[in-house]
Amino acid sequence: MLQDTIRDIITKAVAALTEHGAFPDVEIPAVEIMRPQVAAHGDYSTNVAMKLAAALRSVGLPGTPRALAETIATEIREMVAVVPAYDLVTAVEVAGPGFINLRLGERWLLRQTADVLAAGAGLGAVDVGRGTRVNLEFVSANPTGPVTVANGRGAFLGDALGNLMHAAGYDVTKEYYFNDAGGQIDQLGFSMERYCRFILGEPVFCQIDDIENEAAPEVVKPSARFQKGKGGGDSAPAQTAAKPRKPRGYYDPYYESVAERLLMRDGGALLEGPATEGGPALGKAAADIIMRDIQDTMRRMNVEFDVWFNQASLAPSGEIEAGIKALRDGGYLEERAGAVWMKSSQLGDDQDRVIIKSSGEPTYITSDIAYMRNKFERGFDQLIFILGPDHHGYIGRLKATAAMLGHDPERVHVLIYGNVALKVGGRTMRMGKRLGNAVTLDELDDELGADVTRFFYLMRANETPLDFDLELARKQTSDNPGLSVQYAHARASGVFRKAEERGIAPDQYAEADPLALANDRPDELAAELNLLRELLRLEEVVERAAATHEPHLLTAYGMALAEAYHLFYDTCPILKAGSDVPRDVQMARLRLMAAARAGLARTLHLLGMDAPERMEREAAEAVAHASPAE
RNA sequence: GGCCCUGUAGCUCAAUGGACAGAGCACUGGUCUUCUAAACCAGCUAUGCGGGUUCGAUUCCCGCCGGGGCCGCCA
Repeated sequence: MLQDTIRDIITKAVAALTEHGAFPDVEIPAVEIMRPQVAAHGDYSTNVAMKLAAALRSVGLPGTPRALAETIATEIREMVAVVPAYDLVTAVEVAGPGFINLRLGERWLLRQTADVLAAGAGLGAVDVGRGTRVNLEFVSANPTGPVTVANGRGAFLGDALGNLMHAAGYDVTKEYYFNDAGGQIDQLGFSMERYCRFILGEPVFCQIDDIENEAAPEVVKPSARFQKGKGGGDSAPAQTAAKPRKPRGYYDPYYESVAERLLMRDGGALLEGPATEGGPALGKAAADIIMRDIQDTMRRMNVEFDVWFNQASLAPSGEIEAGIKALRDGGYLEERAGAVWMKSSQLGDDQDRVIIKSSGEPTYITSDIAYMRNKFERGFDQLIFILGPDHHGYIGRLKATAAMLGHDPERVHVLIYGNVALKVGGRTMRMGKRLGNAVTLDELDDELGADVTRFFYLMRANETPLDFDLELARKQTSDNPGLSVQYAHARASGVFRKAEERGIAPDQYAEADPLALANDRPDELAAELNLLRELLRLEEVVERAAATHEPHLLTAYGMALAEAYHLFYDTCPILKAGSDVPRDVQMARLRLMAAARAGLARTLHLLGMDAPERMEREAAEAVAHASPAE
C-alpha cells in the first residue's frame, strides 16, 4: 500500500537518525501518517517531530518540534533521492507547528495509470484481513412480515460491508437468520386463520371487535375488505400518547395476500386439521411464504446472502440442548423461582436472563445460544451482527454468550445502526410494524429503484439517524449524488464509444505514454493529477471502511472520485470537436480515462450498485418539466 | 432511575487527536452550434453551554441543557 511505503520512509529516516545519535536516548514515538485536508500541505503528513519533542520535554531535554522536523526532513530528502523504491516522494517540507509534509511526484503519479489499469477488478484490494473468517449477519427480520424501510437499513449496510471486507482480504459469509419459531409464528397463524376463514366466506367479522378490544384502533388497520360492514370510515389517527397494547396476530392487507396464497397452495387443508387451534401449522406455512417474499425483496435490492439460516432447524438437530449443556458445564446456569437463568451479568451483560421458563419452555435465548455456538463450530474467527437501534441491549448479552461458550468476546462485533424515519410533507413520521404505518423496502424500490435507495442509505454514518425524505428523493432523482457517480461512469463509457466510432481501437492507447501529459496546461495537469490521487486513495478507503465497519466512507469516496472525474472530463478534452489535442496527449488521456472508468466501476460494485454504460436523460427532463420554475 | 446513540452551514449529513471544519441540497451569479450541462466555475452561512487532558479538541474525559432509543419467564 502507498500509505505503508510512506510510513516506511519516515520510520526508516527516524531510525537512521536515532542510530547515528541524532536524538538523545528517549523512546521514539510511533509514526502516524495523516492525509492533510488542505492540498497545500501535500499528500501525506506526519506529526512525529511534535511527538518526539514532547517525549524529550517530558525527560527535561531540549528540542523544538520545528528543529526536529527539519532534521528528519533532511534525512528523508536524502533517502528519497538515493533509494529507487522511494522515488514516489519529490518534496518534503516542514510546516506549521512541526508537521513534515510529503508530496507525491507528478511524473510518478502519471505513471500510476498503468498500475490502476493492471489492478482491474481487484483495484483497491488490500490484505489486512489475511483470510480471517468472518460471519456477517444482517437484516434477520422476522418472517412475520415484509422487510421495512427501517430494518432494510441493515440490508445495505451488511451487503456493502461484506463487499468491503472481502476486498480487504477477509473471508466473509453473509448470513440471514430467520426467527421462524416461537410464539410470534403462532400469532401469525392465529391471524392467518382469521384471514383464511374470511376469504372462504366464513363469518368472522365479529372478531374484528376482538381485535379492537386488544389494541388501540390506530394500531390495527385491517384492509378495507376486512373492515367492510364496520362503517367506521377513515378517522384521523388519534394523537394518543398511551402505548398501545400489542394486538394478537398481524393485520394489514399484506397478510390478506399471504392468506390468499396459503389457500391456493394448501387448499385450506390446514384449516381442518386438529392442530390448527392457535394456528402453529398455519403460522409455519405462512412464514415459509413470507420468507420467500423477503428473499425476493433482497434479490430486488441486489442484497446477496450466502446462508439463510432457520431458527427452526436448531431444535431438531439437538443444538439447543447442546448449547444449554455447554452453559451448564461452564457453571453459568442457575435455577431461580422454577426457571433456569444464565448468569450473564458476571460477563458484562446488564442482567441475568431466563433461558428456560418455569413452564419448562425454552426462551428464544436458547436458540440464540445454539445459533452462536453453531457459528463458532463452523470455524468463524469473527462474528459481526448488524442490528437495529432498539437492540443495543444485545451487545452485552451476545458478548457474554460468546464468553460462556468459551470464546473471546472480542470476536463478537455488534454494529447498531441509527433510526430510520420517513419524511412526508415536511413532517418526519416514526414508523413501525406495530404502529401500522410501516413502509416496505419494496415500496421504496418501486419509487426510487434499488441503486438510488442504496446510495441514500449508505450516505450516512451507521449510527446517524436517517431521515428518508421520500418526496425529495423522488423529485430530485437527477440531483442524487449516487446517480452522479453512475453518470460519471456512463460519461466515460460514452467517450470510449465515440473513440471506437472514430476508429480508435483500445490497443492504440493501451500502451500510451502517460508522461505525455506532463506538459499539459497547469489547470489540465492539475485535474489529471487530482484524478490519479483519488484513484490511488481507494485502497486506503477500503482498508479503513472495512476496519471500522463504516461503508459510508465509500459513498463519500465515490462522490469525491466522481467529482474529480467530472472536473477532468470538463477540463481535458480528448475527442471534443474543436479541441486541438496532440495525438500523444489524446492517447494518454484515453488511457487515464480508462483507469478512471475502472475506478468508478469498482467503487460502484463495492457499494453494490450497477455501473451503467449509458444513462438516459429523459428522467431528468421529465422532472424539469414536472416542476417548472415559478 | 440505569444504560446506549446523538447535538456541526437555512436543510440533510462528513471530518483516523492536527494546520484554514468539508460535501450534497437550497439560494445568487456565470459556463452548452463542442467527448452526455444528470456536468463545471464563483459566492453565502456552522462545531448546544461550561470545565478538564494536550504543543493542538468537532473528536477524548466530567458536568449541564436539548433530541432519539432500550431496560419482559415476548421473539
